[in-house]
Amino acid sequence: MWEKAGHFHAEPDPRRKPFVIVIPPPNVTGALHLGHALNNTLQDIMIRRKRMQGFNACWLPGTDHAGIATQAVVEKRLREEQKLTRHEIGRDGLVKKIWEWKEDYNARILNQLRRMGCSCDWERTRFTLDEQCAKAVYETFFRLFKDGLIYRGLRLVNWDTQLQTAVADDEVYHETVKGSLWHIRYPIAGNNGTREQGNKGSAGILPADAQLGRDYLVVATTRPETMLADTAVAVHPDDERYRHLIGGQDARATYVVLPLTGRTIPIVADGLLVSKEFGAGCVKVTPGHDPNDYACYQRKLGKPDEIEIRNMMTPEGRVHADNAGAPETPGGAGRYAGLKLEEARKKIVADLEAAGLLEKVEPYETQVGHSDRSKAQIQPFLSEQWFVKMDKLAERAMEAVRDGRVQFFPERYAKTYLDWLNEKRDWCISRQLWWGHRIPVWRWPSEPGFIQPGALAALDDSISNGSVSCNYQRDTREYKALLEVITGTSISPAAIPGIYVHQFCPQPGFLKEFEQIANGLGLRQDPDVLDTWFSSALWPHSTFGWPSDQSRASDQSRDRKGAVAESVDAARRTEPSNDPNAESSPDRGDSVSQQPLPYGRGSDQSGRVVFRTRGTHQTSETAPSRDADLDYFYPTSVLSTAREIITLWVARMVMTGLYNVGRVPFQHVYIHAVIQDGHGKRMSKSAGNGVDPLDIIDAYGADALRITLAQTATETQDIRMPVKPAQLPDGRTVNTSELFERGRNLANKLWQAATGLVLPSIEGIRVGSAAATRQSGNVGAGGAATSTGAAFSHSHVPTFTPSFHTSVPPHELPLFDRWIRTRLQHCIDAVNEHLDHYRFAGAMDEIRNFFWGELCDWYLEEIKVRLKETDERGANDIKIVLLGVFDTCLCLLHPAMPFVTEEIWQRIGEIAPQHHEIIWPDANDLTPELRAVWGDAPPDLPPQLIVAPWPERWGAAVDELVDRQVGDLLQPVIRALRDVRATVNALRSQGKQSPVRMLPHAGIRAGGDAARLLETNIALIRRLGQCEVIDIGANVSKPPESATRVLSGGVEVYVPIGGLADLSVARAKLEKEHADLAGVVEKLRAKLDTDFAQKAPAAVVAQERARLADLESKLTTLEQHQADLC
RNA sequence: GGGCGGUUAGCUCAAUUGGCAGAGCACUACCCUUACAAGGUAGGGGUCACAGGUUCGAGCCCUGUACCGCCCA
Repeated sequence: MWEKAGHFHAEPDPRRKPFVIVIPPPNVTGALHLGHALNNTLQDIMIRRKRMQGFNACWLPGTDHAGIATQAVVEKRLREEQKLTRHEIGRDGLVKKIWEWKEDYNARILNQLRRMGCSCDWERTRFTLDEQCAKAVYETFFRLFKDGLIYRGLRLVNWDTQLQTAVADDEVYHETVKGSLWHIRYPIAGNNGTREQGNKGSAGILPADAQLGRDYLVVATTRPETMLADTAVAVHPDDERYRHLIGGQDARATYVVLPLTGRTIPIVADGLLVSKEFGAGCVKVTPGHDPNDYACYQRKLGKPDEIEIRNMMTPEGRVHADNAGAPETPGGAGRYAGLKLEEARKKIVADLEAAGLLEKVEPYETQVGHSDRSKAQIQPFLSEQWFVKMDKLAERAMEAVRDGRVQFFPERYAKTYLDWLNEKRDWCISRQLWWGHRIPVWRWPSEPGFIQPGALAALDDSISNGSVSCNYQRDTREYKALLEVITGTSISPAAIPGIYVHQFCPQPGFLKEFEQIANGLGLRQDPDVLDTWFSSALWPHSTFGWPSDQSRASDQSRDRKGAVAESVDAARRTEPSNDPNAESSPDRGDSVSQQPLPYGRGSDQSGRVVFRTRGTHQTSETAPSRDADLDYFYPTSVLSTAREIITLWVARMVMTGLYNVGRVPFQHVYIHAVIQDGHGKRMSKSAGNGVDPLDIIDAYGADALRITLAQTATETQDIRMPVKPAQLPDGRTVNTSELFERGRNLANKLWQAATGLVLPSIEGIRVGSAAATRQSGNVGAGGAATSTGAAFSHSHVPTFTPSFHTSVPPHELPLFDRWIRTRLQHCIDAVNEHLDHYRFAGAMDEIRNFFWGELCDWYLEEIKVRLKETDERGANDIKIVLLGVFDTCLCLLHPAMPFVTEEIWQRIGEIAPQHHEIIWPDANDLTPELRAVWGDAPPDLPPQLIVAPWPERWGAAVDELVDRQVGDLLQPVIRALRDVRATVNALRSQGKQSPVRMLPHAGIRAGGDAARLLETNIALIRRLGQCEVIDIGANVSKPPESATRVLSGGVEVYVPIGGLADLSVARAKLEKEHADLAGVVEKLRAKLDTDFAQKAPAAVVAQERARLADLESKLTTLEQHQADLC
């Protein structure tokens, strides 16, 4: 209904301010969980509120291809169902299968969002692999590449030997595994002079080894098989035991012989890697297979004690042939080659033991990394990866948060963001996968083949005109290391400068042509794909059309474009615009161009071709330039997400936004809490404690789901939600939580109040129409300037006054009408204050307390009788107030509970077509945003609540005196009577007596204004207090055998209960009250007796004194009553 | 190892600037009173994790301890 009316869709409209959110795209790996439901509920609350406030609200939905996660689930299914590996099915075949999976889950996810009521701009739905996003990815890659910010290098990565890909740190989970600690002896070989003769054994032992008393070092390891790739042994520089082995300033390092391989490796000092206290204080260094050792290797790069790096393992997780054991070692070459690591370990341990080199074995527990996707043990692996240089990008992104262009809510998360960016660790963007954007770089093959005539010239042309960017490997050190790893031999640095590798990266627009050229030259495209975060980093701008033709035209590379391209561009730019807003036409009325109307009715008539990509990746439509979209909707307003991806995603969006567009991607970042189960554990499907939002909708309804989640959204980091299985009406048993009953109860209460009481009560209501408003000149034509004082000059006008609707001005209305309107303004204020600061739970509490605790419990009760007893005009005034207040509640609740509120709103519309005006009695209170949409007065009835104006404080309705009269006097008196009756009935029930419905009689001692107020409202007090006869006055005396309640301000309530219940109850009650009160009074006296009276602010002291005086008089009265009863 | 958060009623959580510790659920009693039993009315329930400190005054600020959780290495 909402969507059909076009309220979800937004088009650029210069007259209105945009409010924009891009959805954090959920993975197409699986369906949405409760965390998604929370996040999307909060986003929808923001979007719906801003839409009602008159903003041009756009919430862009979409999904993420989630490279490794999705490929992993599809591969797993392939294995299980068809017993096929990805290599058997091939790259194209696998990608096709993943697309099928994506279509399925994409639809499922979008459907979930719809069922939750998310008011997304579905026409703009995006997928990170669709054409538009791909264009942005390749454009960004090209720019970074050209600017020298992308490079290829060797890096130790987390390697999943099953999926055969590098996985990100966050895709690794750690488990404690019981293993062993092997202590291995590495024979000392002597100093450098003996290096070449390592096999001479003890001949090289230095005299200093007498200090050790032995000719070997002992290293301890949990992974003995990695010793095959050891390139050093490290000790602590301050360790006296080994200082002599690492040499002084001029002495050269000593070496050890690496058992089983015969290689000699140096002993080096590293204070970071080695702890003097742990084990023997010696650590084997395997830079190619251990992150800490790799760090050691890097620290020593370029230093005199530089060490080697060797790759230990093949991609399949087997021992690399180069490390299989040196030929000169007994046992021979290839002894361990090709063995799986576990098998190699057994064999190596056995061999060491046989050689007498195994000192001891201890049981030991270690943390072992496992792949989140395949559950395989993670191996460190030395491989070539693509990186983005972070230093400058990170610096700019940090600046954006420091200077406030990007703000975090809650604030503390800015620290997470800044701390992480400050490390400026280069970003590894390559993944050895098939599902994703393939890296757009081509390289020469190792052995060049046939080259097509002319291809080389074409390549040169494209390079010189900027269509292709190229570079070569500059870092000879890295390249040397690479060659050494590949060839297994040592390479002289002198041999490097002559070698370089060209890498070619074409502009996205030139991709097709370049493939031709590349084929002609035998160039090979890099097989890897980009990290998913690379494309999601572009999400806020790629989804709004970046890069458009125009944004690229402004790039310097355009200078080289040919004449044809140039003229095409020019033609495109001067094309007559279809945008109706381009022409500024002051006459709204007769314009044929159909401007978008305030309620969005015209939004899809703007003549734009809608760029649809949902549901298919083979989009062949050509999109028109969407520059207008980017200009208008970017930067977006708020990003709402979970804290765990502040670093992975938020930081990267800021970096790429600044780099590509020059502006930050969003102004505010809201970080929501993580939902855990009742034990503080993360929810997950495999743990069986997950809750499916659709199940909650089935059990409690979408509104209940939403408002319950909103009510939990406080500023804490975690929300605990006790999970328990429950049976749905359809018989399924699913996980739910009792917390959702709270939301369901509220939805139910709202529905009952609306259909049972409010709707019947407002039958026959008469409301001044919008037309009357304009004609009257009070507000419409005259505008703000004339309406201020004139507003009250209408009370004699026979028809309803346009600006206030009731027959008398607000301050002349009956007590409870003024009271509920006053309370309402407090509520509106509080709700807006909370929502402006992203305190969703606080806002929901305020609405609930007002609606339930004040509107339902008091006002609705109060008007039940008054409505019947007043004359027609008075009754209509009540209806106006009632409907206005209730309407405002619907507005305030709508963002959180859209379905039930809209349904009720529609029903109200049938009874009172102009009802929406009632919540805007005074156009002076319109916000600038609403004024921009509405003009100076509400126009015709909005057909739907979703676009009704959002409530703001109406100052003229506030009456603080009435607030006190009701809150401090009427309500306490009624509560006192109810309390007595409840006490009496409790006692009668024990004595098997029937309950008393109405108290027969009560007296209220009060004087002056209080007495007058009570007297005026005596009927109400009798009805709500359930009491037949009430005497009020300063001289009312206490009847014998009375229950007594002493209120503030000297007011006392007496209820004779002699014939109703045992007096001892009244006595006990009094005693308890007296004891409590005496305690408080005592504390307060003591407090005022201390320095408090001198040092605390005067206002506070005065307040406390007044309180004490009141309590003391209460106490005296109570004591009197006690005496009376005895 | 570094950082962040939490510890308040049986449970889930609030408490604006330091100034009378609250809500929902659960519990107890009474009530199917003409919107609502998914409800109404009333009620019970707290050493604000612990130990110090600052202050006239601390759930809140400072220091330390314990436990729980998360993030990053």
